[in-house]
Amino acid sequence: MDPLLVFPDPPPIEVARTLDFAGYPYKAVMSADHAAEVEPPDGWAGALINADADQDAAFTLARALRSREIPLAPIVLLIGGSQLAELDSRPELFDDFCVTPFHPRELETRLRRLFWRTGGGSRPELIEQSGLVLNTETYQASIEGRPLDLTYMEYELLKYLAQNPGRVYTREQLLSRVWGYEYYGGARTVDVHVRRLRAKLGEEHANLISTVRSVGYRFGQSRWGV
Amino acid sequence: MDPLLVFPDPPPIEVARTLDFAGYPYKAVMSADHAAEVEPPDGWAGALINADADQDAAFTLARALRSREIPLAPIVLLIGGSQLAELDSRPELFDDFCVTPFHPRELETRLRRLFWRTGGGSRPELIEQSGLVLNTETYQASIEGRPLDLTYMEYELLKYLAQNPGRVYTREQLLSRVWGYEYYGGARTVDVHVRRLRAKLGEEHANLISTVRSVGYRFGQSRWGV
DNA sequence: AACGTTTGTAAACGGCGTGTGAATCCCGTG
DNA sequence: CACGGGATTCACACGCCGTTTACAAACGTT
Repeated sequence: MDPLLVFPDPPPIEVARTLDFAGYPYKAVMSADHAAEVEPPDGWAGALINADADQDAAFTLARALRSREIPLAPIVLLIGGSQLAELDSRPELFDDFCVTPFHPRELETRLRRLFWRTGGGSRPELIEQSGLVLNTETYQASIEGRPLDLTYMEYELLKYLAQNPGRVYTREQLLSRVWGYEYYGGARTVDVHVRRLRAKLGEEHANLISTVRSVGYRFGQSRWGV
Repeated sequence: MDPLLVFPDPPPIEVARTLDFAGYPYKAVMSADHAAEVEPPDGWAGALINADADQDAAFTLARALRSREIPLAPIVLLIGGSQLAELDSRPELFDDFCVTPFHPRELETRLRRLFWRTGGGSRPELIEQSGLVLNTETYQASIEGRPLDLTYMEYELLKYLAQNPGRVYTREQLLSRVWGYEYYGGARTVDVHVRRLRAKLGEEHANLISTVRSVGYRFGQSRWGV
C-alpha cells in the first residue's frame, strides 16, 4: 500500500501510534513543498492533516493537495473542538475529520471507511437500484442476478436514468446528455431505445422505466408507488 | 426543510437539544414500521440513528431505509466507542458516524457537511402549500401524503395556481400562461380542468381551488378567510 | 467484400388526454 | 320571486402522444 501523507513532522505521538498499530505506512512532512519532495513514485494513498497546532499551515497544505491536477483523496483533518466552526467555510478541502483528542479506533475506522468508499482503486463502481446493478467499470449490467446483454447506447441511457431514480427527464434532456450533442428531429429515437431496454429488462421489470406522458421518462416507480 | 428521522423515540436529550439548537426539524420514531407510518409526504431529509442503546434495532432501521427504492441519504450513526468495530462490517448502511458522548458542534458540523455534499443541487424542488406537495423534478403530486395521479395539464395548472396562493387569475391569464399561447374562444376549458382537479383532490380538499365569481380562480382561501 | 450487430428514422396503430358544446345548477340582483 | 349571467357538470369526438413494427444506414468483424 502507498504511504499516507502525515502533517506535521513529527506527528503527534497518538497519531503515529494509531497508524503504526493499524498498519498504515506513512511519511510525515513539514510543509507542502516538503511533501512534494518526498512524494513516493506512486503518489500518496491519502493525507492525515493535524490542524490542531498550526491551523493555517494545515489548510494551506490541504489546498495544495486538492488543487493538484489529480486532486488527492482522501484527506482527513484532525481538529480541536473549538475549531469546528472553521470547517464550514472550507468543506471541499477534506473528506472527513476527527475531533481531538480522538479515540484511536475512531480514527482507524474513519480511515478504513474512506478507503472503502474511494474503493482503494480496485473496487468496481456500482450503481444499484431496485435489483438493477450496473458496473460502470466493466460495462456489465444485471437485473436480480440475471445478466443483461446491453448495447452501448442502451447501457448509457439506462445508467443515466438510474443515476437519479424518480427524476423525470425530457427526451431533449436525454438526447443532449446521453447522446451528448445537439439533436434535432429524432425525438422518437429515445422512445425506441426505451422500448428496447424494456424488452431486455423482461416483462417483469419493464416498468422500471416509467413514462410520464407529455414530459418524458423516469427510472423507478414514484416514491408513493403510483 | 423536510424533517430528519431520529431513532429512538424519545431520543437522547443531547441529540434533541443539538437538533433544536441547530434548527433541524425532526421526528423521532421507535421502529422501521413506525418510521413508515409517520413519514412526511416528501420523505425524510435524512436520518440520525442512535446505535448506542439498541444496536441491532439501529442497524435494522438503517438497512430498511437504505433498501428503499430511492435509498434514503444521508444516514448518520451515533455509536459508542466500544462499538466501533461493528461499523466495518456494514459500511454501506450509513454515510457518517459520531462517537458518543459527542460534542454538539461536531454533530452539527457533520450534518451540515453531509447536506452540503449530497445536497445543494440534488435536493428536490418542491412546492408546498396547505398539505399539497408538488415535486417538479419527478412530476409527482400528493395531498396530505396521498398521491395524486394528475395528467400533464392538470399538473401544470395546479402548479401555476399553487405558486401564488391567494392570488386570483382570470381564465384568460391562465390560458395564456399555463397553456402558453394566445387563446381565443374556449374559456370553458379552464372550468373543466378545475373541475377535474377538484375531483382528484377529493371532496375534502376540493375547496383548495376556490372560485371568484366573475373573475376567475384562486388557490387557497382568500387571506380574509371568507 | 460479405456478414451480423448496433443505431437511427419512418410510418401505422391505439389509447387516452384534452377541448368543446350543451344542459343544468347556483348565486346575485332587480 | 323571477330573471339572467356565470359556474358546474356531463358526454363525446378529435387529435396528440407513446408504442410498436419495419426498414435503412452505419459500424465493426471475419
